Amino acid sequence: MRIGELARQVGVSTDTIRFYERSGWLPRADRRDNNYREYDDAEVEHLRLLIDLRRMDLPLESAAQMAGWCHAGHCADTTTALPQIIAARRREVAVRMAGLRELDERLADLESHLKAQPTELTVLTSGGPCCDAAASVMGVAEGGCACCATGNVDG
Amino acid sequence: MRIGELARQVGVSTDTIRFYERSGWLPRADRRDNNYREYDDAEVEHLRLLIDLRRMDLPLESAAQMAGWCHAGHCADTTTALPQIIAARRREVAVRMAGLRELDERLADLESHLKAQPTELTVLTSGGPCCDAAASVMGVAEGGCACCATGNVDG
DNA sequence: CTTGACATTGGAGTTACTCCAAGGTCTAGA
DNA sequence: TCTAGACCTTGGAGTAACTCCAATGTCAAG
Repeated sequence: MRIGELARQVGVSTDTIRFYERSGWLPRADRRDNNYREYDDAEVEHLRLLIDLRRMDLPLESAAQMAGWCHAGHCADTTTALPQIIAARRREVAVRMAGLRELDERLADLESHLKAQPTELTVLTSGGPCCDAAASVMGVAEGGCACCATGNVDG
Repeated sequence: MRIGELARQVGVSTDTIRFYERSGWLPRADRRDNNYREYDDAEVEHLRLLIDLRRMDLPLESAAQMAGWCHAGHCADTTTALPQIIAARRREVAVRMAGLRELDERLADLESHLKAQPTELTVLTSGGPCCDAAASVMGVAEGGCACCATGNVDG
């Protein structure tokens, strides 16, 4: 199987696979006569494991090492370490969720504040009123500003 | 106020502030005779707004432009654009939360599967059993493996 | 006079890709 | 036979948003 097919099977780009090989996270693939990379089923599984571990948000370095060991057939017993790793990962996920929840609360606050007192931004900062031209930056509706033309910083 | 004090006040590193200036996201600061940067209250507020917007996860480029406009005193009317920006941001936050929830579910699945059938990893992948030495990679407890010494890839 | 905290600069490193140019290979169709 | 198009190769640069570093300068206190 060539690199494109492998990429399709595991759901990553060929660039990513080449990057992994180049960086040493995957061993150098066998080559055909024409220098094209050639992969077999074991290598598909190796990459698939690596990608699965990445999807669990392990750092690439750790994921690659674990996948490499599994690929090499070392160690049948996962009972001691992996549960700890997973638990640690879940704790991190919980922290990040809490962070996002807090962000959403701040955004909701600001939203309702703007609804109540449209010209003040004190919830956000003590810096004062802000510019509609921001719309153009954010790719939202243009030209809705009451005090300046979009893109005109002197408005 | 010097850069260290400013950094403390708004809760970022001096490196970050210098990086912002160097990249043009903040204007070049005034200098004392000894070439130290000198900041006044308006500049504190400018940076604070920029950081607040960053904390809402706006891209640095957008945050810097908005903060710059506010700093320059343009536009008293935020009613049209900002609510849309906020709404869009909240939608993104919701998507990311959903992603994290899904990840957590996968981790929980794997966790319970490992509890039930410690030597199989089919929930994670079809690649087969995995290695305890992962513990050393992840910085978790070392030496807990039943089949190989930690750090010994031939185990 | 020394120590220590603070400041300056330019430049490199980080993570995990992603994109690009310039070229080689192979298959199918006119 | 020629050509179009899909695929592959390489090395290198670019991305976001910092973070760290070395080498050096400044300044107040003891």
